[in-house]
Amino acid sequence: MYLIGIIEDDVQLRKTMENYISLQQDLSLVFSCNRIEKWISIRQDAGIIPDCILLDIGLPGISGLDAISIISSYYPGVKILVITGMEDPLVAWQAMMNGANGFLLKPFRLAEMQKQLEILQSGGTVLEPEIMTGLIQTARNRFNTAGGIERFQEFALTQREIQVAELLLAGSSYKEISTILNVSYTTVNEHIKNIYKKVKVNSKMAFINRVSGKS
Amino acid sequence: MYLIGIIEDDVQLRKTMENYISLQQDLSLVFSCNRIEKWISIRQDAGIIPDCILLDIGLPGISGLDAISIISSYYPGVKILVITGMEDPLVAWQAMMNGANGFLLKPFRLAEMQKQLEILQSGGTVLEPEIMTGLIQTARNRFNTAGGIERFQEFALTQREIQVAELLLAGSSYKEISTILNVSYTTVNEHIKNIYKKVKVNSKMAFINRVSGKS
DNA sequence: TGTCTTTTCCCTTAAACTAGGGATAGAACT
DNA sequence: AGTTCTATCCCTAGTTTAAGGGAAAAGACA
Repeated sequence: MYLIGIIEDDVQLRKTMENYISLQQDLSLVFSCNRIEKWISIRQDAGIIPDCILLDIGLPGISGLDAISIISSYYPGVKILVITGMEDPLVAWQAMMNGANGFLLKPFRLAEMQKQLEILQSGGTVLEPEIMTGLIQTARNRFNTAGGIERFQEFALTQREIQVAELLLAGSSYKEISTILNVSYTTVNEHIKNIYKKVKVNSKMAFINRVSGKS
Repeated sequence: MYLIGIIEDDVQLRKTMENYISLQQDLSLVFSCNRIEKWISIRQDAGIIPDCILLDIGLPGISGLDAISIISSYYPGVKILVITGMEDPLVAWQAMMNGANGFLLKPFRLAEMQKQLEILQSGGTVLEPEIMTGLIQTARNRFNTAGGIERFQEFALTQREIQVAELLLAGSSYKEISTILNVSYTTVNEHIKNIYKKVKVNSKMAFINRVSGKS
């Protein structure tokens, strides 16, 4: 019997998956909620740990990528099958590095879901060819450059933005950066706003995790 | 028409593959030899560049992994389908990073080979579940900052403090950590105060740099 | 019993960060 | 001449972090 948990905010999709799983002989639904935070509180009471979690990373609250980190650091044995609408290679890479074990690209057929679950159950990993290609490409880029100035190239930052980003990552505060670059605090703030927009994050931690690929 | 090249030292296997490819309507064999060095000299005369090379990395002479580098740096567009008897995750990782696009584990069926060729032709990448799992694991090891629990050992953090430190480094805010650990915000604040005292830092950035800069 | 450690909780203040709005000026390209 | 990009600046509001104070329960240990 394979124990499944669902974290998905789309009610329709969640119900559909719940239904499907409850109809399968070898699958058992142990929880189903719309937010990672919900599961975190549930788990403390019930103490039920699934074998696999179907996790939508487009959901509100804690970022999906962080959710993966949290789940996999707490329960290293739990397989995480990520449900996502976008096919961003960078997101896929981050997700896999954070501990994801597979992807379901929305919209997907329930048969696909079952197939992925079977593969995970047997300990394997299978990804869609397109995701796989992007993943390998990202890995090659990271592996071969690994922390030069080109590390921001993929985000098309301007020269000034790269300077700011480097200082920020080095641990400088906005105020320190403004002193170093001899500009005002608000200018630094402005550059960082633009950097975050380009890199698609909304906090320093998310930025760090995005550019350095950690857990 | 998909142009194929073969570099394989096992005569029997090579003949088998040659035969199979010549029977396929949409495949065309442009060369077949037993060593990478042979192809290097052939290519200078003939100038024929295949779309895909079937490369045995267990062959003598130039190491198989180097052969991949050589081929992919000379002809970046050429797909490399690696034929190998062993299933070493590290070798698989090196091969992929050097530019390989897929694997055929010996012994394999010709139908598998054709399937791989089709996938490569369409630009995708598909790996065996076992190889895939090993590859992802290797990638995580390489890219995750020395991430064990023992990474905080030198600072003599308590169990709870380690939990908090990990979540903090994973990008969680104090509030999120409090939700996850099911304690109050002030408790998280308290733990972090103590962590910073032990680690002798006074900001999150300094903490990140301290624990990821070493070990 | 008294002390120490760990874990939990509260209040408060200051600093730092995030993000929205709007603005000006030079360079470059159409 | 108009648009777009880059870089600079300001104001404001809300959130998050950092660090000081104090307190209390549970367990280990001498």
